[in-house]
Amino acid sequence: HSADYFDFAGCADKEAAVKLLQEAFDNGLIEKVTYDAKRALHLLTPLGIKLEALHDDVLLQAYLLDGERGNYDLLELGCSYLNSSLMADRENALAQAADITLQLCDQLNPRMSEMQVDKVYRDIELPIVPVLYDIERAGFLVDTKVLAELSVVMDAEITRLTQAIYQLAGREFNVGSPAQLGDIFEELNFEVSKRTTTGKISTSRDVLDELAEKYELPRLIIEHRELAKLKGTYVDAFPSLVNAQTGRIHTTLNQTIAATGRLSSTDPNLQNIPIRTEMGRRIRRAFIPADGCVLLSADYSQIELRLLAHVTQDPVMLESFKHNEDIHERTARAVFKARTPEELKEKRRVAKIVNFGIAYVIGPFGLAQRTGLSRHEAKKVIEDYYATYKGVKKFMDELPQQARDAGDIVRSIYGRMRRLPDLSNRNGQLRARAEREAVNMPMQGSASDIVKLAMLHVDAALKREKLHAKMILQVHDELVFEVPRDEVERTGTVVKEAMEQAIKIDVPLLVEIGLGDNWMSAKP
DNA sequence: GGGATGGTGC
DNA sequence: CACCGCACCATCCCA
Repeated sequence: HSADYFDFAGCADKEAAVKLLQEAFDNGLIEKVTYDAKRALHLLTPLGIKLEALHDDVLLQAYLLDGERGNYDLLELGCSYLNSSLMADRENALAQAADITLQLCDQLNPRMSEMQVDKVYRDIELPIVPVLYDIERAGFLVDTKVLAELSVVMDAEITRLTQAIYQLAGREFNVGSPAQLGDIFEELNFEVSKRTTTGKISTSRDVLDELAEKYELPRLIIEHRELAKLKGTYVDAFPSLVNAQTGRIHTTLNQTIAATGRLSSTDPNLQNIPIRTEMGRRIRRAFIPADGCVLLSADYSQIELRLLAHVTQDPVMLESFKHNEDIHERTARAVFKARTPEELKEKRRVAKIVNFGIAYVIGPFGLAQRTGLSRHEAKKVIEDYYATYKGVKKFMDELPQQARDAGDIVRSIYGRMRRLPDLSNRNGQLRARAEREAVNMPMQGSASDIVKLAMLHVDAALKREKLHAKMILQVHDELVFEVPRDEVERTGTVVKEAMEQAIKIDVPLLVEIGLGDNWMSAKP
C-alpha cells in the first residue's frame, strides 16, 4: 500500500475539492479506516460529506484492547504495536498518519479477536460513534437568563457569608484557601486532628461536618463552599460555552477515557450537573428544550443492582427484582428485620446506602461514615447483608481469583475487558484496590454496555418510527431527549420499550420516563 | 504548568 | 491503620 495526503486548506477551488473528497467518502464500496471517526464526522459533515462504510477506528480498537493506557496518540500506538521504529515525519506527517492508521488496523483486528473484544467493538463501540456525534452536534439549550439571575443571587449570598466568616474568624482571609482556613482553625484553637498527606490541617467536608457540631464558622464555610463551587463551576462558566451559531451548549462525549466503558463528558462536563441541593436544582432548571419541544428523561431504575443480581445469580435478589419489589425495602426487611413502618423508614435508609455501597465493596469504615453507625454496627450490618444475599457474598469472594485465573482480566457481560495486573501485585493495598475494581467492573462495565446498546436501539427505533426526537445527552444510566410536543406520547413509548429490551438478562430492566419544561422537572 | 485539595455527578 | 467504584473541574499555590 501507499499513503498520500490532500492539502485541503491550500486548495484554491474549494468546491471542486469537496466534490473530490465526497466521491471517496460517500462511496459505500470503499472501506474506511480512521483514527477517531467522531472527529472525522465533525470535520466532514459540515462540508456536506457523508462518511460511508466506516470499517474500523483504530482509536477505539486501542481503547478496547487496553482501556487504561492514558495515551492514544497515533505515534505512541505505532510504537507499541508496529515493529518499525517510528520517527515523527515532519514533512509528511499527514501521509505518515494515514499509513500508520492502516498498519495499526491490520495489527489490532486479529488481537481483538484473540482477546474477544471484537463483539463489543462491532456491536457497540463502532456503531455508536455516529450517535455520539449526533448528540454532540445537537447540543443542549440553556436559559442564560436564568443563570445570570442565579449568579446575582449567589454572589449576594457568598458576600454575606464571607463577611460573617470574617467576623467569626476575627480577621479577613481567603476563604477559598484550605491552607489559610487551616491557619484560622489553629488561631481559634479548634481541635483539629486530621491532616492531609502533606501534613497540613485538613479542611475537607467531613472535618467541617465534625466541627460544625460545635462551631458556627465551619457551618458557614460549608455553605460558602457549596455556593462558590456551583457558581464557579456551572453558573458563571456556562454562558461562555454557549455556541454562537447554535445558541446551545455542545459537550464532548469521550469514548476512550473510562476504564469501565463509561462515557465521559468534557467542555463542559454535563454529566455532573448538580441535583442534590436546592441551589443545584435551580441550575438544572436552566437546561431547557427548544420552542415547541419538551425534555424527556429516561432513567434505568437501579441498573447496577439489577446487574449485581444477574451476575451473582443471588436467588433472593433475583427473586426480588423479578417481582418488581422495592429492593431497598426488601433489604430493610430481610437483612435488618424491619417490621413496623417507623423501623422500615430508618432501616430502608441504611439498606439503600449498603445496596449502593456494595458495588464498590464497601467496608465497615466506609459504611459507618455514610450511615452514622459505629464501625462495630457497620461491620455487623455487612455480615447480616452477606448472610441474606449469599450469592453476592460468594461472588465477591470468588471473582478476584477467577480474574487472576483469566490472566488478571475481568469482563462485562458483553465481553468488554478490563486488565487489572495489580490483582497479582504483592503489595496488599494495591491488590485490594484491584480486587475492588474487579468486583465493580461487572456492574459498572455491564451497565455501560447496556446503556450504549440502548442508545443504538433508541436511535434506530426513532428513525424507524419517523419520530423527530433528538437524543441530547447520556448520563450513565439516563438518556435525555428533546421531543416535539405533538410526538411526546409516542416517543415515550418507543424510548421506554427500546431501553427496556436493550438486552435480555435474568432480571427485568425497568425504565422510568419523565417529561418537563426543564431538566429538573423532567427527572422521573 | 502541575500537584494538592476539595467537590459535583452516577 | 486504612478511604469505596468511575469520571471532570475549580481554586490555591509553589515551581
